[in-house]
Amino acid sequence: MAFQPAESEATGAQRDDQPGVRAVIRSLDLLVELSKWERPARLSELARGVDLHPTTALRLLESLRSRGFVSQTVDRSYVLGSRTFEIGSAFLRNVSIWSQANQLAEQLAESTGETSSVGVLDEGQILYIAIARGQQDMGIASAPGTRHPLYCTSLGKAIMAELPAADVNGLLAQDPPRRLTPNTILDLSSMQRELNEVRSVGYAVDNEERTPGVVCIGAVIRDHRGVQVGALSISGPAVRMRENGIAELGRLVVKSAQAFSA
Amino acid sequence: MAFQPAESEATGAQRDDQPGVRAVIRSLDLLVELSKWERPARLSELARGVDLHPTTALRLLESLRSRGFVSQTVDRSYVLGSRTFEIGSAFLRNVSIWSQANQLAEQLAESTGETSSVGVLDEGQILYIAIARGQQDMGIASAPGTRHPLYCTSLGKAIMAELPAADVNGLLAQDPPRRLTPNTILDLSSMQRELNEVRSVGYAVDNEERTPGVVCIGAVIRDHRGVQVGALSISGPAVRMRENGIAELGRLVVKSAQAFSA
DNA sequence: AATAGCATTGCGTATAATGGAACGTACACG
DNA sequence: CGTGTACGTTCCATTATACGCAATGCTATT
Repeated sequence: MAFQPAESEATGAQRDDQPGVRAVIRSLDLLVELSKWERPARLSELARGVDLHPTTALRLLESLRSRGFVSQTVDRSYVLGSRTFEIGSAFLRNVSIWSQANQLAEQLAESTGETSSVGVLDEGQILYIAIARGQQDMGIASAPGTRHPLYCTSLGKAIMAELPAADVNGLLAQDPPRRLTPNTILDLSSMQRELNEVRSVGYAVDNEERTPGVVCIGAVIRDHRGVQVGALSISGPAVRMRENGIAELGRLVVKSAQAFSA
Repeated sequence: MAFQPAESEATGAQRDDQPGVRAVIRSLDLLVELSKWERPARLSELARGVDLHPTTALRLLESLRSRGFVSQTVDRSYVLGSRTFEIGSAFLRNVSIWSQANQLAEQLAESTGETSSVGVLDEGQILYIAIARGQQDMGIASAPGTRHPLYCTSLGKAIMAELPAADVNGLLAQDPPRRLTPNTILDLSSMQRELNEVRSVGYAVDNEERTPGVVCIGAVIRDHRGVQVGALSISGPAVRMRENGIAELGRLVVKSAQAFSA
């Protein structure tokens, strides 16, 4: 059995013209893979997940472990290490609205009884940085640190309404809309019309466009200079939100958002 | 043995035979280094910080950037990328008490008016996972994601009081006490006496042992089975804390901590 | 007892990460 | 206005180094 040319994955050329150092990228992929697991993951599971030889995965994970980015349970399964939290928290400190984001969400959650979220525009998506559960929690709120597309969230639409049409097109092209519910807005002209509506009323509505039965209302928040720095929303069951009056709630959200600027 | 006992230290040839893949470890060091910067860091600054050739640092940072762990400002300075927050948040989800930690801290902050913190034992230190500022904020509260030693925090002492003496010794040896204030507890026997006191009253007091003028009161929190899962504390200026009565406040902290178990 | 799957170690090889040198640029200073 | 410095970046030769195979010991499963 002489050495054969590399297996090449049956499909032939794998695009390894990616920028950077292979070992580093692989280790980061392992970290991302691990972050998706709800339970501790075994070496072989992770290795399979990112398509690496167990030996390679082992050494990369050892490297991650030596710096606290992963740690091992007694049965040698892997979990995220606390260093990830430490550094993730450092990221938050760079986000201008971080220190007030939680307070803001909590106030709105209290005054409306619905779950309230604060998010920022990040790499063409909404990144949630604060969530406050309302009295009547549905348990379907996104957690901080998760992302959602712009086109199907009230936060995303509120932010896009602030931007020039060209930028909006660019953002949507970057993350092309997919039909998530019957109400999802898919085409560009519909979105532009929707954004006109947002601009005229001052808040954005996600009318069951991402999750059936869930309605969200969002508005942008600005710093003291009036520069947009993120967005604020409430989320609740469609029926209850409509009972309480979308316009009514919208005014509440806008009021909270405006109070923030001070 | 015929050979000299002096092993490997004579020439110091082994500088960093650390386990793992060098490029990965270097990139993680870069990430940690970057997380320490309050402002965007330049390539050369980071390279110097971790003692790397700029060329090498550049490629490692490119790798980190390709996966969203760092990003660049318009002037090409580096900042942490949002992926770090995403993964750091995933870590929190594995912490059993995370979902209730914020609520818990807020309730205690509201009922006492002082800043309240929740932390867990992690790698021989206290890792703060939730902070709620009280009415009368001093602005010196640690942020979530930061660490502090066990021996000089009320959280640490409350947790150590739960552990066998041998474990305590091990933990303290792992992170040997340093004099941070005149009150810092340095020697083991004093600490054991202190922990006895903690056990008898049910809460721990940091009596200006970490920061002059700051007093903290902490107690462990348990899950429904009675297993220790973290600790809860309040922090405030020494004078005010003493005015309000340490014992009084201690009872409040313990009450909140116990209410948590339900 | 036998098998299967797993984590881990050692090792030779070829890859791939490394750092020197050089280039372009921006800015500071004389 | 020219000179000098510090920086980011590209290119390239070199060899250090990360890789994957094969073999080992382990645990769980049949």
